[in-house]
Amino acid sequence: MNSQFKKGVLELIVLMAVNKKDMYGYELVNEVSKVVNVNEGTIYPLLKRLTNEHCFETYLEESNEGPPRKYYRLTESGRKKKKQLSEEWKTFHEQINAFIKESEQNE
Amino acid sequence: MNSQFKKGVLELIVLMAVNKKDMYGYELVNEVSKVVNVNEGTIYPLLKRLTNEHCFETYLEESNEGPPRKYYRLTESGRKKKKQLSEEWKTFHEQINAFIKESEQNE
DNA sequence: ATAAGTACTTGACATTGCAAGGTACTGGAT
DNA sequence: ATCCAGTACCTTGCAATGTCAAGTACTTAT
Repeated sequence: MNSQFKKGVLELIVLMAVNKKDMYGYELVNEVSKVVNVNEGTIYPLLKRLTNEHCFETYLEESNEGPPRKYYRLTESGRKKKKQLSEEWKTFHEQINAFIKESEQNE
Repeated sequence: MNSQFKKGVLELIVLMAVNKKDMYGYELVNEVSKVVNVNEGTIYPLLKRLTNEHCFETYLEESNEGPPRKYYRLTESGRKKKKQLSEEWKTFHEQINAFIKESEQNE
């Protein structure tokens, strides 16, 4: 899969996933991987960045299957960002598709 | 506009544009900018890269409005790349949209 | 004890878009 | 004649962000 497509979209995917319910990093890696293949080295820095931008609040919870889990919860600011990105994505992908369709007509 | 969305897609857009008809760099900047805002510093290196990958052949033609234009023509290899990228984009954006749709259900 | 699964973190690296600058040709305004 | 705007090309340095690889540490089963 073209790894470049992911850039920028991953942020939206992660915001969307945490919007459904609070999640911890490792869980997100698995959840997001169902859609686009990612690894930890991508997700953890992304979570850190979004937390610094106040899109997430975090809290720890013990686990009986390993070390404690750091959960991420969407803030109001995060919800705004999610909405904004989601709209940007919508217009973006529609424009791309229109261009592709147009280009494919003469084939 | 989120510049990260562009990553990887620009390559497809450019291949699509040249597929319609042979084009020169400056023309491509204007053509592609109708869809996603780009500037020369993005397009020229991209054209060079794709030419090195044998996706394009080039030829010069004089212009009476300025310096000679370097035209890009899609090769067989370029057509393959275009097709491949186009299919990747299709499955990619459909997966993303499905994920977004699913995430938006509980709102 | 050892290994495997869970969970988080970080540093070096590659890709790729952008801003800014440089070269050079043409035609019209000063 | 000179200058500027538009056309056309190219390159350098930078910023953003994904990947790979390694490291830490806890839990459970062998």
